[in-house]
Amino acid sequence: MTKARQERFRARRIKANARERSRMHGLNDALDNLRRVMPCYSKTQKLSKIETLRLARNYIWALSEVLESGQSPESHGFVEMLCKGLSQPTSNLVAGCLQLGSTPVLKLEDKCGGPGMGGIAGQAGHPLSFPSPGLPSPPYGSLEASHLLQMKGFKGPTYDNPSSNECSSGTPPYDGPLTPPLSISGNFTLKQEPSPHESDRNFTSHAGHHAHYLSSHHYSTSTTGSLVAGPQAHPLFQASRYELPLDVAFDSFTPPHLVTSQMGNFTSAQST
DNA sequence: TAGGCCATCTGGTCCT
DNA sequence: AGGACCAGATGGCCTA
Repeated sequence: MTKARQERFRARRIKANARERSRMHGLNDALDNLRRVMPCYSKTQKLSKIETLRLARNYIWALSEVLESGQSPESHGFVEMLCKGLSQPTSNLVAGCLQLGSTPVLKLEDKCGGPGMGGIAGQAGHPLSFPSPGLPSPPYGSLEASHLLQMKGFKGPTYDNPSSNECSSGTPPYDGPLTPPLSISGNFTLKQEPSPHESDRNFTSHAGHHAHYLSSHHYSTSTTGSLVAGPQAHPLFQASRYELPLDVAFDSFTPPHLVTSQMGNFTSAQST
């Protein structure tokens, strides 16, 4: 290999590395956006990637159950679905968040870890909390009121999910319904504003970069079009249309939540 | 100190 | 040829 060829190869490798970094940043940005719409988003306690994906899966599953079977989002079945397969710290986070702003009506049985494992029911006065001496004290995070509390008016029959008898601390094979009944196709544009601290992207090896990660990225969105229920959508969503607000600041972004006054009649609600 | 999590680099593969 | 995607390797940071 001649020296010139070596240099070409090196230059190509450097370019490829830069592209790969950029690609991973995009992936991480998408994960951050996902974190923000999770029911326990916290700037101080960031969910790991794997836990974010697990919680997202559970969240979709739980919400689909709310729509399908009328399960109350305040029921313990809902919380159990949310924490299924999550680690104990993440389960604590979810439980702590759900506790905020809502009447502690839940009396969970010891399904997501019993005494000694951080069971929900184990902590007096905190029906949703997992006692865990190893965890930092609350507040674990904040529950965006729009995430779940919008559904407070929707009281379906209490639902006991027969398949949610466990909430293991490991990574069990997922045996719940995998596909939520909702399929929405949309037309969006997302604009990412360059951070004034763009150099913060190079936070590798910077102590505490996790804490600065979210605050150093600023987003804004401009949405066009509307959400339209796709052909594979749940029957309840067929022929539904959700108009999206324009220029929603991503820092205060919450998804267009579906609010129901009665089954089959959905409108969108945007909260900031 | 071990383990978890992460960002980055790297080479391989596939596609245009 | 070059870009996108992927997975393995590596090293840093943090926490129990």
